[in-house]
Amino acid sequence: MAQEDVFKKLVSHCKEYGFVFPSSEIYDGLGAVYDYGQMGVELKNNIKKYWWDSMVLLHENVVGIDSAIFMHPTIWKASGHVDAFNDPLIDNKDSKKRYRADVLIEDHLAKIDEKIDKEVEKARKRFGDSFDEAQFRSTNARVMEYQANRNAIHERFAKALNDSNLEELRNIIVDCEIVCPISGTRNWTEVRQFNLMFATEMGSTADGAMKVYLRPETAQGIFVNFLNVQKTGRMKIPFGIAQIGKAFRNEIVARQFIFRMREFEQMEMQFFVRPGEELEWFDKWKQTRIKWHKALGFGDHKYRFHDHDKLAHYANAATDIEFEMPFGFKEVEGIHSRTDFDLGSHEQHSGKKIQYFDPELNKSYTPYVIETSIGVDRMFLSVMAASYHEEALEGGDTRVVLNLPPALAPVKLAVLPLLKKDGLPEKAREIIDELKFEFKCQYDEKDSIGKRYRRQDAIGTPFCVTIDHQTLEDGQVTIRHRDTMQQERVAISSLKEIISAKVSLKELMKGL
RNA sequence: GCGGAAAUAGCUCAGUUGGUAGAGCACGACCUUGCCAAGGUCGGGGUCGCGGGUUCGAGUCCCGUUUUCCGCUCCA
Repeated sequence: MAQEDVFKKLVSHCKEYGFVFPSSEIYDGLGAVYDYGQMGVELKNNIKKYWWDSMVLLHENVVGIDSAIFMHPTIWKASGHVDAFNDPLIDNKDSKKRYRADVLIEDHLAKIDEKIDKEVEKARKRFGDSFDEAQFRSTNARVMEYQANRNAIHERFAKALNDSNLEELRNIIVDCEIVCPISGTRNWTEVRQFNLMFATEMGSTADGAMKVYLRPETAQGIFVNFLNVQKTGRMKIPFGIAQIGKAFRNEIVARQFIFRMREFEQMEMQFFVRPGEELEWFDKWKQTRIKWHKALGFGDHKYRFHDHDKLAHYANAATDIEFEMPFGFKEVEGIHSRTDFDLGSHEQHSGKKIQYFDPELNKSYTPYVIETSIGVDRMFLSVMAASYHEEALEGGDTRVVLNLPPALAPVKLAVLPLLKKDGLPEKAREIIDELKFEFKCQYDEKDSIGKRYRRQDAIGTPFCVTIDHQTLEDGQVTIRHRDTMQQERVAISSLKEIISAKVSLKELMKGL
């Protein structure tokens, strides 16, 4: 089956069995927003718990917080989002391609630099060892003309960016005769600003209102609480702060189901270390995180690292953990060495000293940060994609089964009376009443037993037990395993132990 | 945001040159049923994505719009 078909089926399956619904569906939906259904929320909560416990339970130097979605607007200035998330975009009307206006101009400047370098190289060959590059650059007529031109453009460009003057950006593109690399024409639209942050107003009266943003990432909530947590928790470097929460980005194009949504959830852990030790910790967390993914048992070949060549403004090392989705390897988690950019920038913008006194070194410094940041929704999608199977059975039948890691399965146990009479339903209820404090259980008496098994397979329930007449006599039930479809006869009194052993998070985490 | 395609019951779809909206599965009730999806009977459910227009009459033709999919574009 083609990969796209698998993806389509997965999306249908998510809707049909109550994992993910399009938002506001009865009003025709809302673009790139989705709701999690009765099964989806359980799976998602289990994923979050797996992450949270691996961070906060397994590491005594990692603690959690839950910061507000609204934050002081200056935070986004300090983080660089106000600048970086406001891309000026321009379209070429002939090729229908869209470009970042500032990137077009930067490329043009780079081309001028290349021309100058060429002239310099030519001269270097001509003059040999006696060549004085600095002198050549300041005297050669052609080079000087290029350089003057470049400086003029650069000055206009810097000013236009600083003033957010979109018209001037377009003028520069026109004046420099920049052409579209595809169509080769200069038929440009206006430059338009796309703000990727959602804004709203805080304060109920219009004139007293302050413009605030819905956070585009959860990380800043950790940075601005660095001192609070470090001091009240008496944390010693190295230590980490973990957080799970919603973030919002006004994506220009949001597609591919829950892979790229406008409202999404992140699980982030910022780990604070001594300057100079960050790359060591970066490697350590890379290994820790990939292990966490691989522990799910979907197969190691489905994961790979993708190191960034081009680093963001705050990073000195960055890698993605990519997962093989039905539409190719895609980023699920990012691990970044963010240096002291964030804490330093907040110190600067807030005017508060944000440093750590290291008793061993007997000095203060701004800690460096290693960030691990994972998209809950992407993780959810990867788990669904890896678990979804259409299995051919003996006899020509097929079954759709979600081979979810038992610890993540929304429902752990289905209790099924073989017949809905003779006291079998009552016995089933009795078992559920006993076990419902331990696991999410489901009762089903409708349709044939085979059909009920398939329904549980479709939502990934690892265990089904059936109650028959003999159960009433000997206190034993048939337990059926999802993956192998094998059945065995066990005592009701042993169910709790058998199932716990497989569905507890400890099973997943003990190798971490 | 651009180009192309699609939208009919919870799901998959049919619906003829325009003439009162259908099937299978699913769902509910009752019966039947001793372990891997298909038994019987009865029943509930759709103003055909939405808004206009043409027409005596529109699921069907035309225009607009929304959403989804595919490609482009963008992406910390």
